[in-house]
Amino acid sequence: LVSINSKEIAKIAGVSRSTVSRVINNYKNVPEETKNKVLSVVEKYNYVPHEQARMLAGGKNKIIGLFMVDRKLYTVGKNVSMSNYFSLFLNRVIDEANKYGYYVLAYSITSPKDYKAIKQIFFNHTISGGIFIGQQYDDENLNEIIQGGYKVVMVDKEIEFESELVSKSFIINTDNTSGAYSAIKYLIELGHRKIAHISGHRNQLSTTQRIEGYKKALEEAGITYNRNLVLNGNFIQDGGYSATKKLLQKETPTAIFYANDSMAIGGLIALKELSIHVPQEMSVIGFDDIEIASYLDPALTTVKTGFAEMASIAVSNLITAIKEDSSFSAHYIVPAELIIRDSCAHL
Amino acid sequence: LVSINSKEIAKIAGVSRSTVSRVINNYKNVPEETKNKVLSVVEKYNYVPHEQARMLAGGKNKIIGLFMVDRKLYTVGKNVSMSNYFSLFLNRVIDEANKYGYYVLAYSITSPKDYKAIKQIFFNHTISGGIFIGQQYDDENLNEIIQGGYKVVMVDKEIEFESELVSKSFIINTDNTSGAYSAIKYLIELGHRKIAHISGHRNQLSTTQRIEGYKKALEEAGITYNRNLVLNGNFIQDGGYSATKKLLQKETPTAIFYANDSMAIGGLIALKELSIHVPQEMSVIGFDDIEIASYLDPALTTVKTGFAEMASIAVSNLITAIKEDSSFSAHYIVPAELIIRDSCAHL
DNA sequence: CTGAAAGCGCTTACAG
DNA sequence: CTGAAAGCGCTTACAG
Repeated sequence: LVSINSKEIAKIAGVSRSTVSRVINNYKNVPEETKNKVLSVVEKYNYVPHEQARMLAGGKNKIIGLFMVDRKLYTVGKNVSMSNYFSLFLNRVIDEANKYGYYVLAYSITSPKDYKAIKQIFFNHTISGGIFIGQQYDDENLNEIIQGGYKVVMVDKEIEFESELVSKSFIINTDNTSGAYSAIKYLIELGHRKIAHISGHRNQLSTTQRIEGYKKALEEAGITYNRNLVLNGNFIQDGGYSATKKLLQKETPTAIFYANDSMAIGGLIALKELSIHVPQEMSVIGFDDIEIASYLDPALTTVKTGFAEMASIAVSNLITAIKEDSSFSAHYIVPAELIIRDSCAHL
Repeated sequence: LVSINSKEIAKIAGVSRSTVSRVINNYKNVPEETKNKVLSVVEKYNYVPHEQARMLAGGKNKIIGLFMVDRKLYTVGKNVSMSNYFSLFLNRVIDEANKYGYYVLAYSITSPKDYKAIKQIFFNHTISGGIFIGQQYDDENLNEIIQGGYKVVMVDKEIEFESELVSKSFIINTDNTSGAYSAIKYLIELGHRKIAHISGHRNQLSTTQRIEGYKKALEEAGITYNRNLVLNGNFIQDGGYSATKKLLQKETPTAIFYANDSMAIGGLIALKELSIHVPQEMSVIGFDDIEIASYLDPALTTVKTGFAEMASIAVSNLITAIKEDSSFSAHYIVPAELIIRDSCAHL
């Protein structure tokens, strides 16, 4: 596992290491002849410059981190399976990063302790920037990363304009409010007036904004907001299942809007157990448009988040900021789109 | 973005850089007092050693690569979505690597050209080892990586005992043969005798082994192998869809065994279009047990590959080999398990 | 256009 | 137990 170095290449090619370096790095003022001479030796000996050495000598690190909060999908009464909620996002991040010649270090956050390790890999120069998705709260270590001048993109993060951190980072959100609004408006157009909502985690931006959109649509239609029709969920299947059961013990909505598809799946299972037919007796809408949504029975009407687009924006802006070492502060909102399938019916 | 270095820490703590290094690296012969003195300065100034410098000075790289061949899932007549086939595997690889203090560089192979870039990141020391999954053929660059002494794990790769490469790498496979065998045996027990098979890519190990298992079960039951009942597929949904349509133009099987779940999903769509009821008029079995399988209507009976277990084995062996710089050659077969759901019926 | 030299931030024999 | 020095493999002003 010992590879040839630039010193050897220089000797064989009959030039100095400086010249080898200049050829490798495509400097302008190297005559064709010298260039070809060096390149042929490089080729012959399969020489690849040592990345760590290059970085020490002033080069840029070409790795960005993708930090995904692990959202477990507990399959009710069956096995526990890992979430693939972010797989679309991950794939896009990889593709986009590769375009720029960058690589992606994928990390799954399973406990608050992980932030310490993450801080380490920023500070020890393993990565030159990172994207965080699925955060539920502010973490002191993450703050230190941003304060330290490292480039960070956050997806689904509240904008607090007074905060100094916000002015130093890049934030991308789905348009949760208008997404929820369009879902509820659609239900109202179908004749529903008693519409329940199972929400996400309390301390997450997407949760509050989806509730906001829900309220806004009701208000516009002159429907009084009924607190008893809104229950707390947790973005996983189990939560959707139990919240649905709890809801229907006391209330009789004709439609339920779940804050994400995983909970809607749990809800569909609960409804089946209660022999309530979807969509004839209950209309159901989710949020996210995860891959499973279109395979459900009935196929789930849902709100599609612009995950793929968010990934592209995140990566291109992050890498540009890293390359130019430019200041880095912006806020994008990506549209959400209602996807109508078969889980809602006219009242 | 300028961080403090060991020289400064040494000066402030009133020791030499050597001592700082010894403390950081937990050398034995450092008295408590010196240790605490240094550590308090380290703490105070938030000092984190420069990883690239450590590696240049002889340290080990703590990143492994995970290279996944991108298997696109074309949703018949709908949008094209990225595959999340490997998301379970990826998650496990990350978790397992983190346990050892390692990180995962995730890479999606979308074209044969990608192997050149992959070779670069091995040779330039960006990663110290890698796991390949979903390979369809041997690649010259990959061979060079293995010949170069780099540690590589391959999942779903044929063992050719005469090959020198095989003796230098680590191979993990699902027990495809017995998995397919148990699926067909189950169908035969339900009374089926005319069982079709839609296979995977021709040049992939899992394809040939699954066909083998299919044949073996038929043979054991005294059913003559009928070449017309076996059609080539490609592991994606579209292929399952069109192979099913093609198959049923000429043949009248009572059961179809698909080489993976994605193709089975395509098959279910084709059968629905042909108004053939599953499982009453046609029994269907898949392979893989992807997350969607249990959400289909009817829930898909399938063969579960030991993906999670393969990931653990791959990572722990890879990292051990990297750490000990030991020779690295083995062959694991992980059992596959028939998961009975609702897509098969008695004849 | 090109080479000698300094420097990136560590670790680790070596000497004491 | 600890420091001075060499070295890891590059890049990049500097000088010519």
